[in-house]
Amino acid sequence: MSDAAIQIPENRRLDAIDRKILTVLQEDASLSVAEIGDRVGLSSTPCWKRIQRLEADGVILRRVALVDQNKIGLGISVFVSVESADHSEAWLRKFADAVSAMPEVMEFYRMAGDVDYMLRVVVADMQAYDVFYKKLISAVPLKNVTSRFAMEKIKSVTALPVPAA
Amino acid sequence: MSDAAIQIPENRRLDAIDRKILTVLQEDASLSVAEIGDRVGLSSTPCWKRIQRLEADGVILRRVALVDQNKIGLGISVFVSVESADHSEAWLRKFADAVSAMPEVMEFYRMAGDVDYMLRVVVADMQAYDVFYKKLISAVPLKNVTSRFAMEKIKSVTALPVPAA
DNA sequence: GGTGAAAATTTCGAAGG
DNA sequence: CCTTCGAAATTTTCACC
Repeated sequence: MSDAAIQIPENRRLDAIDRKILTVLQEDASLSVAEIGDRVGLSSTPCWKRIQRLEADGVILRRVALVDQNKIGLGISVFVSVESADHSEAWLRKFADAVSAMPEVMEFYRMAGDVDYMLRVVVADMQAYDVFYKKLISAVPLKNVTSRFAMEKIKSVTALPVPAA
Repeated sequence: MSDAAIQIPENRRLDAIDRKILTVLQEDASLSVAEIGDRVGLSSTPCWKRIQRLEADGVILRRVALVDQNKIGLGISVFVSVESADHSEAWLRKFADAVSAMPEVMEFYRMAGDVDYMLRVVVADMQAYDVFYKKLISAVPLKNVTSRFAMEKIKSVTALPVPAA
């Protein structure tokens, strides 16, 4: 069992080609391996192997389709700031589980500073937001909840800026 | 030229199968068309045609790979609230262009209420955040900028909850 | 709209430098 | 770690219901 302790390093060193592959795939994951290879200066087999490795190592988490929010009737984005009344471990777990299970919640972070949690929520309309809000405040006791509504989405990307080194 | 005015409706009506396809593809876009067809109760040709149509209509915007932020050394997420000093059209355009061009900015919304803009920013470390912050405040005049730092990412998804109808 | 099968591409892996 | 080559799988098109 001693070998079980040997772990893949949390941050595998990525070379310049891996970083290029990540940049390309974050923009367009529908390209063929050969096409990606061309763009990063590799033939298809080594390019394919690198992609497999990036997936196996969890650098690439998944491949997904991005959908236009407005075209499916989800017109409202809301940033919600939450201050908690209770800072116990049990409270946090209950809150985290309840909020994570809500499909309207796209992002959910525990914060430093004056605000304890930040959420980005997407809903169809104000009525749907009201339903969400009531669900949120009835899940666990909260001290303060502030909802800020987006008027215009100016930029929204999923592609992280891959650092040069 | 009269036909040029005929437009595809902004919100094409999506039936239950289209919605299922979107739900599946938002979770895993690496599935084969045949596999997606199985899950939504279609053989591969009609399933393929529907996917093509959803792409042509812009319901599906693109297919991308999602990358683990921490595995590429981007450890810090920051929510930035901005109040503007100037509400002219020219100021807005300059601000929108400058901020949109910054690769650290993942999301950027114009808001209703006390905060004028909300940004979600991703950087490697505090030094990188400082670089970003200076870039931001030097781009255009701002009245107030508040940075809130995330301690823990509890949930982050790209899959929108496709409404039942 | 849907079916089923053929044609065109792409993925994946073996053999080797 | 890369290259070439080929089998297997998948995507895409086509004729027909």
